[in-house]
Amino acid sequence: MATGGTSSSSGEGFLSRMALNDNKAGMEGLNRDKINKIIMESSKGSRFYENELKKEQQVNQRIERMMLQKAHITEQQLSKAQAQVEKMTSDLERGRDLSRVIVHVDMDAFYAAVETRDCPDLMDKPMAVGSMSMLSTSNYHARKFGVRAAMPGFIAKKLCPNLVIVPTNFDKYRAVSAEVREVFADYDPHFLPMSLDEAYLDISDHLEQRRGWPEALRTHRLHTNNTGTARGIEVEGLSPVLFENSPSSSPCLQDAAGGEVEVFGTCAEEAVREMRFRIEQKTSLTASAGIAPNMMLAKVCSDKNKPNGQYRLPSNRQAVIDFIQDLPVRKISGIGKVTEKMLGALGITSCSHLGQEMALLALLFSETSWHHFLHISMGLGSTHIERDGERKSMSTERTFGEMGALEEQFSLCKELCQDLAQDLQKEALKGKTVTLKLKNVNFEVKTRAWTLPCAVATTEELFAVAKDLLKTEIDNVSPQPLRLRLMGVRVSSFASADDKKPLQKSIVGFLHKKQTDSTETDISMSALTASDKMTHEPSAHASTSSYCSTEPESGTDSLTCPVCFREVNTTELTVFNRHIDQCLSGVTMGQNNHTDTELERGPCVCEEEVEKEITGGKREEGPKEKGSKLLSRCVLDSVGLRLDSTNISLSTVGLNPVCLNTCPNGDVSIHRANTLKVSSQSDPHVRVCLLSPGGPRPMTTPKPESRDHRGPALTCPVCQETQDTNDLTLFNRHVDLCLNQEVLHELGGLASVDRTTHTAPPAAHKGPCFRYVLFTE
DNA sequence: GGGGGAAGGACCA
DNA sequence: TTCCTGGTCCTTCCCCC
Repeated sequence: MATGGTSSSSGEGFLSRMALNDNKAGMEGLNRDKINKIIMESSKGSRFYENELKKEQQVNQRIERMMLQKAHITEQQLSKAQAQVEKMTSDLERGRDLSRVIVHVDMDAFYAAVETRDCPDLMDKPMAVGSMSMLSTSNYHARKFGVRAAMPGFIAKKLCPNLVIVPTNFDKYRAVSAEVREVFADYDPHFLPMSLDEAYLDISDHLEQRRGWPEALRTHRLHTNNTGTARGIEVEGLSPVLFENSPSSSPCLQDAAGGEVEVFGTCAEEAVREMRFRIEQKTSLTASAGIAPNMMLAKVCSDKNKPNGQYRLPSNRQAVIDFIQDLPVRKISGIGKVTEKMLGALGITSCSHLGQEMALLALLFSETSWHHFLHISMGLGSTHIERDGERKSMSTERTFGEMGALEEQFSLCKELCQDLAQDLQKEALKGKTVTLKLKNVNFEVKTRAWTLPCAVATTEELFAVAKDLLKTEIDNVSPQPLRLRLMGVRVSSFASADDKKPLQKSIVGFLHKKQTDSTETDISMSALTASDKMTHEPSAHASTSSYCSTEPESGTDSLTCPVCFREVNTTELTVFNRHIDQCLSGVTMGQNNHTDTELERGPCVCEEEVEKEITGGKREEGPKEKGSKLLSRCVLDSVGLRLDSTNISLSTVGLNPVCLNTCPNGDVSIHRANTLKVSSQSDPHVRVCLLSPGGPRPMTTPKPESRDHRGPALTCPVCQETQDTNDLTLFNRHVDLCLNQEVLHELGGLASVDRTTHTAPPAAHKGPCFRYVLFTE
């Protein structure tokens, strides 16, 4: 442990953060120096070690900054902080609740115990569950050698050459855990499981009832094998861990049938002993428990007499204060190696020190942190066990050997999205934020997140975002390969099911001619994926490109141009985009009379002039980089919008954000209430085109002859009905109205207008309504 | 300049 | 040859008021 400042830096010859953590039952009195020497010798020089070294240095720098800050604290500041701490202390003291009886139950060496139960040969051997890469837990024999959970198997083997490593079998542990939970539920139906082997219970109500119970309800039959050890009713076999203070080892009585029975009392200790007895009878596994007035203390107490023991902290203030006094801070749940080291640098190792230095801590740590420390120093913790706390995120990740091939990376990314989509489906969840987690071969972890305007859940939706994030990371290190050892996908910002629905159809959704059900507002990711596929067609990475185009849109052999509304006989994006480029240039310049031959030639010659007109000759450069690439060039319709790096403020031009389509490929989103965020995850050259402004700047009316090749009648892409006009201005107003109706409909049916009758500008249509299309070059 | 949201990262169990 | 997952908190950046 650090004795102050950076004294524990690498100069000592080993990393303190890599040293054995013997803060675990069964690991007292070990030869730490010898064990640490073996750990360091096994680790030194590895990439993992180098990364740990880096992290250690970062923590040391934090400590240095903290000590510097401490040196500048004045007496005046300290006394002010002291007054604040005292006031808060007295407030907290007034609210101290000692009325609840909280129990923390922890199964002893759970996975190892299950494996030993099912294979009694392991009983007397040092064993651990996991692999040569990583161990999940170890039995008490192995702990004597310094072998513990979260230690790589190959290092454990060096500490204990006779160690038996058993692979994990989570299905089995889940089944046993379910049996244990059945017992928990009898004492607190609202118990809070923390993991497969750990739970908090509030047994206050149970104790209330229990007081009136007849002895028969507190009597349980004891099943023993021929060794006299407690044996499970459902499970045949030996108890894997034999301890003298087993809950079943107290004197037994005989029932009428001659079987041994045990009668338990009515107090909290007896109820918990009964619970542990029943768990052992049912599973042949032992549990330890802590009984205290709150969760924080119960957790500490459950560790007190581990394994197969229990400890009760009386529910009175003095007992709590006495208990806390000499307790090392590291014993508190929530204080890990970094916090321990930081507090150690300030000379704080026990909870009583914590209380003494609260004023200093209030000045050096964040409010949340010092409030937490104050609670600990007073022995306060949560007295309410909230079981149904809302889940905030869901993720899946995988570690593997070095992976550098793009194809493999995208394939794995999709697999992860599939797994996650399945998990999301099980809990009927949808989230707006998709996060990609990457760990490279040097153990550096990066997360890249993207928040969408609507919640997503399917494989395609997740992959559409995740693969863009991945591609950005690949591009960032290009031409070097991205050498990964872990990839994960997470979804957060969960929303109600309604959020899944987008505000409005994406214009891309209208591109494909006569898709199955045109009445469904199914923009979001189906459109997104389609667009995404298209925009990535000319990818720099052949493998990416081929991967992304493996799912062609079924039954589509032509696309409808959103500008001239003609069918373009191609599904090739480059050709189709070129066509739209031409159309847009034509519309903006007030002409739309290009020929098909021109369409084949590439970007319109007028493009640069248009750009100059709009941007005043200035090219937008991407000045900053934070998770996404910025636009190096943007062409906007000259309706008064100005590109402000990545954000277009809508309020400044009087736009109504709900009238905007969400971005077809995730590059454009409604960033805030009135800001349109434009950022390219996939290509720095992005063109934003705002079509059909129905507001202050009327769209240039095309010359009559230019309408000819749109045909005599126009079909609305929203309501799919043919309009009795070929006047583009009128037609656009109709479409605008339809889009608005779609929005209103999505917002809760605030208005109902017969779509077919409104070809004239509606009176209720206040302010402009824009649609946009976004294409990458 | 402060409030607040987004994103990234550290930390913890 | 050093896990997996889910959560909280902190910091930084940036927009908006």
